[in-house]
Amino acid sequence: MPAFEALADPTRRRIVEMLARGALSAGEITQRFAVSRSAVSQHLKILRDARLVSAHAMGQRRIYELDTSGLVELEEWLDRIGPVWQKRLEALERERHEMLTVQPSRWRAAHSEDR
Amino acid sequence: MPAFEALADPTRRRIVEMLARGALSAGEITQRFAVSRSAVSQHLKILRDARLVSAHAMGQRRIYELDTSGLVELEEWLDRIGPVWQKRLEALERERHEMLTVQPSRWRAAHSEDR
DNA sequence: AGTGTATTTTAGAATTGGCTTAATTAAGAT
DNA sequence: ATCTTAATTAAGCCAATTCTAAAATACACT
Repeated sequence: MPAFEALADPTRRRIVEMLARGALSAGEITQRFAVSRSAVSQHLKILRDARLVSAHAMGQRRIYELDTSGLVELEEWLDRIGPVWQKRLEALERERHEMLTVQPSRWRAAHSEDR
Repeated sequence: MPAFEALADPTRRRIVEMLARGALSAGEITQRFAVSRSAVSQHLKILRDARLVSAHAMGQRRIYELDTSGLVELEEWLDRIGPVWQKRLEALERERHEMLTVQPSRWRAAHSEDR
């Protein structure tokens, strides 16, 4: 599951966000960051391996664009977890049921912030 | 964006997948892994901080369940990138247009696998 | 109070991750 | 051919992660 590993880094997330607005060359990407070319290049390699971006040569520069395969992998994982809105409803309903059946004092004790 | 960092680890992803099927105590989660209790406990803390799971005490054990807040954050990020299926269409259409306008030999040269 | 069980926290070692500089590859331009 | 520009790869450094073992905390029971 390389997409999650790739997107764990904030710089790489920003690169993906940038490319979502349109293709850019490696140099153009670098300009928008405070880090060196090689750092960006290394990030791009990780994103390429995760199929989140793809590159093709145009003369001496490499044009990067979004590759949706990695994003699809992400969406599929989320789908496997299940519909989020449904789980939110379930949680609320569970809580409502507890509030109605358990004594308020006990309920607050069981749900007081953990740690 | 702590949800991405949290899900970068495969063990933590598996924990979230497990909890998507139903709540479990910390001990039950540990049993399903090869690592020590404390390792799992540390993972759970990271997942808690990312609001991907929540815990409440039940007697001497802590019951963990999915917390959708973290997942919502993830979905929102994906939405900001834009509809994936639409981008897939765009990419295909771009390619089709190039295939029709550029000479085949040049097209293959520009799109041959990089590196 | 003291004991057992469940879990977390702390401390330390081994691994991984991200950055920089320097060297390398590739494609024009002169 | 040589030089410049664009980008990647290699090597080394420091910071962050992840694990284990040990100590600490929390609850239940007698």
